[in-house]
Amino acid sequence: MKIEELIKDKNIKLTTARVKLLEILKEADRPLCYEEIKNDISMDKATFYRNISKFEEEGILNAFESNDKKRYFEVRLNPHAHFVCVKCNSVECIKNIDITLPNYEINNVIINGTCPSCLASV
Amino acid sequence: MKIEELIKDKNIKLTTARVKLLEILKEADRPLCYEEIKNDISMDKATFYRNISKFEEEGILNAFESNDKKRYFEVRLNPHAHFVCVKCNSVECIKNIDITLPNYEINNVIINGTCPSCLASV
DNA sequence: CTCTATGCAAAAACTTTGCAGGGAT
DNA sequence: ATCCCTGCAAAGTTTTTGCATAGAG
Repeated sequence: MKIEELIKDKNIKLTTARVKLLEILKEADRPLCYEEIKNDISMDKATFYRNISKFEEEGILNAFESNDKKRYFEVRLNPHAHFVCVKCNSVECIKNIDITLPNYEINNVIINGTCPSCLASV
Repeated sequence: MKIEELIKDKNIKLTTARVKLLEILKEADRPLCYEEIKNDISMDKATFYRNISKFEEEGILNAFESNDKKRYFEVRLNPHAHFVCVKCNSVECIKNIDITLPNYEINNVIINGTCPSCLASV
Protein backbone atom coordinates (compact mmCIF):
# COMPACT_ATOMS: atom_id res chain seq x y z
CA MET A 1 0.00 0.00 0.00
CA LYS A 2 1.26 3.45 -0.87
CA ILE A 3 1.37 6.32 1.59
CA GLU A 4 -0.91 8.39 -0.62
CA GLU A 5 -3.62 5.79 -0.21
CA LEU A 6 -3.36 6.01 3.56
CA ILE A 7 -4.06 9.72 3.43
CA LYS A 8 -6.67 9.59 0.69
CA ASP A 9 -10.24 10.11 1.92
CA LYS A 10 -8.91 11.41 5.21
CA ASN A 11 -9.48 14.91 6.40
CA ILE A 12 -5.89 16.03 5.90
CA LYS A 13 -3.76 17.51 3.16
CA LEU A 14 -1.07 15.61 1.36
CA THR A 15 2.20 17.43 1.97
CA THR A 16 5.72 16.28 1.18
CA ALA A 17 6.64 16.48 4.84
CA ARG A 18 3.79 14.16 5.80
CA VAL A 19 4.57 11.63 3.09
CA LYS A 20 8.20 11.56 4.17
CA LEU A 21 7.25 11.03 7.81
CA LEU A 22 4.79 8.24 7.05
CA GLU A 23 7.24 6.55 4.69
CA ILE A 24 9.94 6.44 7.35
CA LEU A 25 7.52 4.97 9.87
CA LYS A 26 6.22 2.48 7.32
CA GLU A 27 9.67 1.24 6.31
CA ALA A 28 10.83 0.76 9.91
CA ASP A 29 10.68 -2.73 11.36
CA ARG A 30 9.52 -1.40 14.73
CA PRO A 31 7.87 1.70 16.18
CA LEU A 32 10.04 4.82 16.30
CA CYS A 33 10.08 7.87 18.55
CA TYR A 34 10.69 11.51 17.60
CA GLU A 35 14.32 11.34 18.57
CA GLU A 36 14.95 8.48 16.16
CA ILE A 37 13.35 10.25 13.22
CA LYS A 38 14.21 13.88 13.70
CA ASN A 39 17.39 13.75 11.65
CA ASP A 40 15.68 12.09 8.70
CA ILE A 41 12.73 14.38 8.45
CA SER A 42 13.25 18.06 7.87
CA MET A 43 10.30 18.89 10.03
CA ASP A 44 10.07 20.98 13.14
CA LYS A 45 9.14 19.10 16.29
CA ALA A 46 5.96 21.13 16.68
CA THR A 47 4.88 20.10 13.20
CA PHE A 48 5.93 16.55 13.90
CA TYR A 49 3.72 16.24 16.95
CA ARG A 50 0.86 18.06 15.29
CA ASN A 51 0.99 15.64 12.39
CA ILE A 52 1.20 12.67 14.70
CA SER A 53 -1.98 13.87 16.42
CA LYS A 54 -3.72 14.26 13.08
CA PHE A 55 -2.69 10.79 11.99
CA GLU A 56 -3.93 9.34 15.24
CA GLU A 57 -7.28 11.07 14.90
CA GLU A 58 -7.61 9.75 11.37
CA GLY A 59 -6.69 6.24 12.45
CA ILE A 60 -3.56 6.05 10.30
CA LEU A 61 -1.17 5.61 13.18
CA ASN A 62 -0.69 3.92 16.53
CA ALA A 63 1.15 5.61 19.37
CA PHE A 64 2.22 4.28 22.74
CA GLU A 65 4.64 5.09 25.52
CA SER A 66 7.66 2.99 26.29
CA ASN A 67 9.36 2.73 29.66
CA ASP A 68 11.81 5.42 28.59
CA LYS A 69 8.92 7.92 28.86
CA LYS A 70 8.91 8.59 25.14
CA ARG A 71 6.10 8.03 22.70
CA TYR A 72 6.63 5.54 19.90
CA PHE A 73 4.79 5.67 16.59
CA GLU A 74 3.86 3.15 13.94
CA VAL A 75 1.73 3.19 10.80
CA ARG A 76 -1.35 1.09 11.45
CA LEU A 77 -0.86 -1.63 8.84
CA ASN A 78 -0.73 -5.33 9.70
CA PRO A 79 -1.77 -4.89 13.34
CA HIS A 80 0.37 -6.79 15.83
CA ALA A 81 1.47 -6.69 19.45
CA HIS A 82 4.60 -5.00 20.85
CA PHE A 83 6.99 -6.04 23.53
CA VAL A 84 8.68 -3.31 25.58
CA CYS A 85 11.57 -4.42 27.78
CA VAL A 86 11.62 -2.77 31.20
CA LYS A 87 15.37 -3.30 31.45
CA CYS A 88 16.74 -2.13 28.09
CA ASN A 89 13.63 -0.27 26.86
CA SER A 90 13.82 -1.99 23.49
CA VAL A 91 10.60 -2.11 21.48
CA GLU A 92 9.94 -5.25 19.49
CA CYS A 93 7.07 -6.36 17.26
CA ILE A 94 5.33 -9.59 18.23
CA LYS A 95 3.43 -11.04 15.31
CA ASN A 96 2.13 -14.33 16.66
CA ILE A 97 -0.30 -13.05 19.25
CA ASP A 98 -3.90 -12.33 18.47
CA ILE A 99 -6.18 -10.73 21.02
CA THR A 100 -9.86 -9.96 20.75
CA LEU A 101 -12.19 -8.50 23.34
CA PRO A 102 -15.94 -8.46 22.78
CA ASN A 103 -17.37 -4.92 22.65
CA TYR A 104 -13.92 -3.31 22.53
CA GLU A 105 -12.13 -1.95 19.50
CA ILE A 106 -8.44 -2.77 19.79
CA ASN A 107 -5.77 -0.55 18.23
CA ASN A 108 -2.64 -1.92 19.77
CA VAL A 109 -1.34 -4.37 22.36
CA ILE A 110 1.75 -3.59 24.44
CA ILE A 111 3.43 -6.21 26.57
CA ASN A 112 5.82 -5.01 29.28
CA GLY A 113 8.46 -7.30 30.72
CA THR A 114 12.00 -8.51 30.31
CA CYS A 115 13.25 -9.56 26.89
CA PRO A 116 15.23 -12.78 26.27
CA SER A 117 18.57 -11.03 25.94
CA CYS A 118 18.14 -9.12 29.20
CA LEU A 119 16.96 -12.32 30.91
CA ALA A 120 20.10 -14.07 29.67
CA SER A 121 22.47 -11.36 30.85
CA VAL A 122 21.48 -11.56 34.52
CA MET B 1 -1.39 -10.35 51.60
CA LYS B 2 -0.24 -7.52 53.82
CA ILE B 3 1.83 -4.59 52.61
CA GLU B 4 4.57 -5.41 55.09
CA GLU B 5 5.03 -8.78 53.41
CA LEU B 6 5.48 -7.13 50.04
CA ILE B 7 8.37 -5.08 51.39
CA LYS B 8 9.90 -7.80 53.53
CA ASP B 9 13.12 -9.29 52.10
CA LYS B 10 13.37 -6.39 49.68
CA ASN B 11 16.19 -3.93 49.74
CA ILE B 12 14.11 -1.06 51.07
CA LYS B 13 13.10 0.34 54.41
CA LEU B 14 9.59 0.14 55.77
CA THR B 15 8.34 3.68 56.32
CA THR B 16 4.84 4.82 57.13
CA ALA B 17 4.73 6.87 53.93
CA ARG B 18 5.55 3.80 51.83
CA VAL B 19 3.00 1.61 53.54
CA LYS B 20 0.34 4.27 53.00
CA LEU B 21 1.21 4.59 49.32
CA LEU B 22 1.19 0.85 48.70
CA GLU B 23 -2.06 0.42 50.60
CA ILE B 24 -3.82 3.02 48.47
CA LEU B 25 -2.58 1.36 45.30
CA LYS B 26 -3.52 -2.07 46.57
CA GLU B 27 -7.08 -1.09 47.52
CA ALA B 28 -7.77 0.60 44.20
CA ASP B 29 -9.68 -1.36 41.57
CA ARG B 30 -7.50 0.01 38.79
CA PRO B 31 -4.07 1.59 38.33
CA LEU B 32 -3.70 5.15 39.63
CA CYS B 33 -1.49 8.06 38.66
CA TYR B 34 0.25 10.60 40.91
CA GLU B 35 -2.48 13.16 40.42
CA GLU B 36 -5.11 10.75 41.71
CA ILE B 37 -3.18 9.89 44.86
CA LYS B 38 -1.45 13.09 45.83
CA ASN B 39 -4.21 14.30 48.11
CA ASP B 40 -4.38 11.02 49.99
CA ILE B 41 -0.69 10.60 50.66
CA SER B 42 1.19 13.22 52.60
CA MET B 43 4.25 12.67 50.49
CA ASP B 44 6.18 15.07 48.31
CA LYS B 45 6.07 14.30 44.59
CA ALA B 46 9.83 13.82 44.52
CA THR B 47 9.54 11.19 47.22
CA PHE B 48 6.57 9.67 45.47
CA TYR B 49 8.45 9.14 42.23
CA ARG B 50 11.57 7.96 44.03
CA ASN B 51 9.51 5.36 45.87
CA ILE B 52 7.77 4.29 42.69
CA SER B 53 11.18 3.69 41.11
CA LYS B 54 12.29 1.66 44.10
CA PHE B 55 9.15 -0.44 44.03
CA GLU B 56 9.60 -1.06 40.34
CA GLU B 57 13.19 -2.16 40.82
CA GLU B 58 12.13 -4.51 43.57
CA GLY B 59 9.33 -5.95 41.45
CA ILE B 60 6.55 -4.83 43.78
CA LEU B 61 4.84 -2.58 41.28
CA ASN B 62 3.87 -2.24 37.63
CA ALA B 63 3.91 1.09 35.86
CA PHE B 64 2.74 2.09 32.41
CA GLU B 65 1.79 5.18 30.47
CA SER B 66 -1.72 5.97 29.41
CA ASN B 67 -2.68 8.08 26.43
CA ASP B 68 -2.94 11.09 28.69
CA LYS B 69 0.87 11.04 29.02
CA LYS B 70 0.75 10.16 32.68
CA ARG B 71 2.18 7.10 34.35
CA TYR B 72 -0.20 4.76 36.12
CA PHE B 73 0.84 2.48 38.96
CA GLU B 74 -0.43 -0.77 40.39
CA VAL B 75 0.80 -3.22 43.00
CA ARG B 76 1.88 -6.40 41.26
CA LEU B 77 -0.58 -8.87 42.77
CA ASN B 78 -2.93 -11.00 40.69
CA PRO B 79 -1.37 -10.09 37.32
CA HIS B 80 -3.86 -9.12 34.64
CA ALA B 81 -4.16 -7.06 31.48
CA HIS B 82 -5.24 -3.43 31.20
CA PHE B 83 -7.36 -1.64 28.67
CA VAL B 84 -6.61 2.02 27.97
CA CYS B 85 -9.20 3.91 25.94
CA VAL B 86 -7.71 6.28 23.37
CA LYS B 87 -10.83 8.41 23.47
CA CYS B 88 -11.58 8.91 27.17
CA ASN B 89 -8.20 7.73 28.56
CA SER B 90 -9.91 5.49 31.09
CA VAL B 91 -7.84 2.63 32.46
CA GLU B 92 -9.62 -0.64 33.11
CA CYS B 93 -8.47 -4.02 34.38
CA ILE B 94 -9.10 -7.00 32.10
CA LYS B 95 -8.97 -10.24 34.04
CA ASN B 96 -9.94 -12.83 31.45
CA ILE B 97 -6.92 -12.62 29.17
CA ASP B 98 -3.84 -14.70 29.67
CA ILE B 99 -0.75 -14.18 27.56
CA THR B 100 2.47 -16.10 27.60
CA LEU B 101 5.52 -15.70 25.39
CA PRO B 102 8.29 -18.27 25.43
CA ASN B 103 11.63 -16.85 26.59
CA TYR B 104 10.05 -13.59 27.74
CA GLU B 105 9.15 -12.57 31.27
CA ILE B 106 5.89 -10.65 31.19
CA ASN B 107 5.07 -7.96 33.77
CA ASN B 108 2.04 -6.35 32.27
CA VAL B 109 -0.17 -6.27 29.19
CA ILE B 110 -1.71 -3.03 27.98
CA ILE B 111 -4.38 -2.96 25.30
CA ASN B 112 -5.04 0.36 23.56
CA GLY B 113 -8.28 1.01 21.79
CA THR B 114 -11.79 2.31 22.22
CA CYS B 115 -13.87 1.19 25.18
CA PRO B 116 -17.50 0.05 24.88
CA SER B 117 -18.95 3.27 26.27
CA CYS B 118 -16.96 5.46 23.86
CA LEU B 119 -17.90 3.15 21.00
CA ALA B 120 -21.55 3.53 21.95
CA SER B 121 -21.44 7.31 22.13
CA VAL B 122 -20.32 7.86 18.53
C1' DC C 1 25.18 5.31 65.01
C1' DT C 2 24.89 4.75 60.03
C1' DC C 3 22.80 4.86 55.94
C1' DT C 4 18.48 5.45 53.66
C1' DA C 5 14.27 8.34 53.14
C1' DT C 6 12.20 12.80 52.90
C1' DG C 7 10.83 17.76 51.65
C1' DC C 8 11.68 21.75 49.17
C1' DA C 9 13.16 24.11 45.24
C1' DA C 10 14.99 24.10 40.98
C1' DA C 11 15.92 21.67 36.65
C1' DA C 12 15.14 18.38 33.08
C1' DA C 13 12.67 15.93 29.40
C1' DC C 14 9.18 15.65 26.29
C1' DT C 15 5.16 17.72 24.16
C1' DT C 16 2.00 21.59 23.08
C1' DT C 17 0.54 26.34 21.86
C1' DG C 18 0.67 31.19 19.64
C1' DC C 19 1.61 33.62 15.86
C1' DA C 20 2.98 35.00 11.32
C1' DG C 21 4.20 33.40 6.83
C1' DG C 22 4.03 29.52 3.15
C1' DG C 23 1.73 25.88 0.49
C1' DA C 24 -1.98 22.70 -1.19
C1' DT C 25 -6.39 22.41 -3.58
C1' DA D 1 -8.40 32.82 -2.96
C1' DT D 2 -9.07 30.10 1.00
C1' DC D 3 -7.84 27.46 4.57
C1' DC D 4 -4.63 24.24 6.19
C1' DC D 5 0.28 23.48 7.16
C1' DT D 6 4.73 24.98 8.83
C1' DG D 7 8.71 26.94 11.60
C1' DC D 8 10.22 29.38 15.43
C1' DA D 9 10.02 30.59 20.09
C1' DA D 10 7.97 30.27 24.28
C1' DA D 11 5.05 27.87 27.56
C1' DG D 12 3.14 23.68 29.64
C1' DT D 13 3.12 19.17 31.99
C1' DT D 14 5.06 15.46 34.14
C1' DT D 15 9.10 13.55 36.23
C1' DT D 16 13.92 13.96 38.10
C1' DT D 17 17.90 15.86 40.74
C1' DG D 18 20.62 18.43 44.54
C1' DC D 19 21.03 19.31 49.06
C1' DA D 20 20.23 19.54 53.93
C1' DT D 21 17.47 17.36 57.57
C1' DA D 22 14.76 13.53 59.65
C1' DG D 23 14.01 8.74 60.49
C1' DA D 24 14.56 3.50 60.24
C1' DG D 25 17.32 -0.52 61.47
